Amino acid sequence: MKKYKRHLITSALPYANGPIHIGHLAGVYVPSDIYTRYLRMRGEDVISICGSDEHGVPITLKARREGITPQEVVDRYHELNKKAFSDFGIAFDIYSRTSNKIHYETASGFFRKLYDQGEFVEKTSSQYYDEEAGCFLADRYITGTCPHCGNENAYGDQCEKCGTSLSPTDLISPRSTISGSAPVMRDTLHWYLPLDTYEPWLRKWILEEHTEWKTNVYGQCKSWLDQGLQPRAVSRDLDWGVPVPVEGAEGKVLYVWFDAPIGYISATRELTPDWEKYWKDPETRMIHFIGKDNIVFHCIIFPAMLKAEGSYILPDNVPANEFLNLENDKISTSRNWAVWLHEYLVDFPGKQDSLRYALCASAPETKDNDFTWKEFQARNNNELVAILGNFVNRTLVLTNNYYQGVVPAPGAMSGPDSDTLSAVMECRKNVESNLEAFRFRQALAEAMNLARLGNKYLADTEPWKVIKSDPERVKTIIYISLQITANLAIILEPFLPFSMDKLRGWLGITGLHWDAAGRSDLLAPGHLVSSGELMFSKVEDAEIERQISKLHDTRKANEESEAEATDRKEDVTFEEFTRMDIRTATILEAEKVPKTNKLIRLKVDTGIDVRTIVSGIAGHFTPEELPGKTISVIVNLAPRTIKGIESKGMVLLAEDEQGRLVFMVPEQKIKNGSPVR
RNA sequence: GGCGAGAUAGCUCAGAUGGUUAGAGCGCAUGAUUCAUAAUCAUGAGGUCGAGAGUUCAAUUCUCUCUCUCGCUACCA
Repeated sequence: MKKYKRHLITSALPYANGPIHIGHLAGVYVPSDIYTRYLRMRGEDVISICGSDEHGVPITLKARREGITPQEVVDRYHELNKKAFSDFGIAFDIYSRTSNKIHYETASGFFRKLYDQGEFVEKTSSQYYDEEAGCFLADRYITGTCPHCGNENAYGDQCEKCGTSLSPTDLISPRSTISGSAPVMRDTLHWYLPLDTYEPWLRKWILEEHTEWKTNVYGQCKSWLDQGLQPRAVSRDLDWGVPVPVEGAEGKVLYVWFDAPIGYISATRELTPDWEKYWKDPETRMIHFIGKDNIVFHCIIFPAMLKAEGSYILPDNVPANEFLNLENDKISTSRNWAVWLHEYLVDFPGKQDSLRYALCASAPETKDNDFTWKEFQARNNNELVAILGNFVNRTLVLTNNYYQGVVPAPGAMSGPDSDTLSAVMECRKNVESNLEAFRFRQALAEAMNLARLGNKYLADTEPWKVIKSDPERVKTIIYISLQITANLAIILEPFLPFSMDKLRGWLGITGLHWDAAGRSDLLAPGHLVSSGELMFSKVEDAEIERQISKLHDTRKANEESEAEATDRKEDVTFEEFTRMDIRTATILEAEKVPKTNKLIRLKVDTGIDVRTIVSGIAGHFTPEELPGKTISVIVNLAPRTIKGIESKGMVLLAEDEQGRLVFMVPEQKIKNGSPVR
């Protein structure tokens, strides 16, 4: 691997419309923090950059909903998230924000440079405008039919079905998701980054020069490149964001995905006047830590922007993680299905490392992973408490009991002694190689093996027995155990900074260089160590049950709020109501519509006639149980062809918040065709 | 139905350019041990690597089909 002079670590800028949860931590910030701490311990020149991403349409919508300004929204979450990171010891050198003045300068300067170099394609286009909401529609607030695969619910920026990135105008029969209305076209001028012209270069850069990237990242990039890139608009019609620094561009701002990654640059400028050293010197190694949703922006778009600008370096690696689930369900900010960092610390004060450990140990490195409270408890109690905390404790207690806390001078080393010491060095090497390959789970497991090694050493040498027969020998045993403990303080520091800080306090040592790991003379004979308190405490069943029931409550609240959320529809007049012709009827036949999941074709006697109705009820009823049922039917609903079958009318069913369906049946037997009023 | 991911020990997962006895942690059983937050250490049990077919001297690993699971998505008038 090429040797670099310094490192620039970036971590995805969290979007400032919600708090940080364990998914963010496991996927991005814990790995980035571990990596950063490791590099620092190696004495590398490294800075770690992060901040709030504060622009974009969702924030304006949230502000509108709550009747406050976008700035008030982002202020709230910026402070909350900044504190959460610092409480968890995430070692950013700066946590900045994109509503800062320096970011406005940086982003508009960046844009202006590309503009002056003629890198953009300027295009007046008709864009979708929602007349009801009175605004141009951002890409993701338009849905429509994908031109590539025919998916009818493609978003304006991307079709989730075939993965193609799109422009809103590509969509067939678009709809506004804000008002539900069909948007109208209005002319508007925008600037486009012609990604297509960078395609050959990107192809070479990623597919040929970065085959070492994680397979999920590499594969994702390959599939985008294979589908062909399209020019991408870098501006938007919106009043919240960095104004486009071009004359006559009033009411236009930089697209949030153009301005957000520039936030990394702004934050660096804010941090140090030497910022250019980190961004423009080819001897700097830049690493982006992100989640899988961000791959296209960090591997394709941002690099294209940097390349277009011309003076910047490109990322050397983008170790993107997959997603973390919570108790078998997707984490969701809007559904409150998450463990929020600020709430965790209230419930588990001082247990930052327990969460960091559990999240790293089951980080979604290669595929989505599930976080459960039971597993969290097991990791804490069986691994941190029982293996690591226990080894440290027994070593310190033994030292205290036999030598009043003074490190004894070792005698001659026996075979098991030197075997153990060389295993320490082996362990360090394993941790290193895994960290450098961004395999944090494995790195942590290897690091924990050092504590296991210590436990085994004590069990094998049995100093509590030997002390009676050969007290001299015990000095060596305790000496070695103490050296292992000191090594733990180094090797586990990137993973468990709070606990290792405690440990260093007990051992009376200050921060050690990574290269000291593996040595067997970290604590000199005569040095005083304190017996220490316990490094970790158990998580009791009751605490776990409380968390689980908290989630249960959330789930229940979600269901209830969903039930309440259905607002009453607008008033209709009696005349309008009487236009609907609802009749009692009987199902004669029922069969599943082939090649569908939900549809059943019904033959129904309405008293007026016998007709065919297609109904989406196959998830709740089998065709066998339907014939003979008395039901209610709207008989004058305009016919509609569904899957090639003409459906005349609609069967009335009630649906509860879980989506359960119940037929509306007459209370007593009544003639088919009786009108319902 | 479409797209994507997956199916390996009781649980959570690793892994193999196809080749002798398929791994880890947890859990379980047995034994050892008491310095330690009933923690630790050793040993062991437990898997026809989702089903079927194909390629091959050889497949759990490659190909195809199927089944099931998860996510997204479609049909609901």
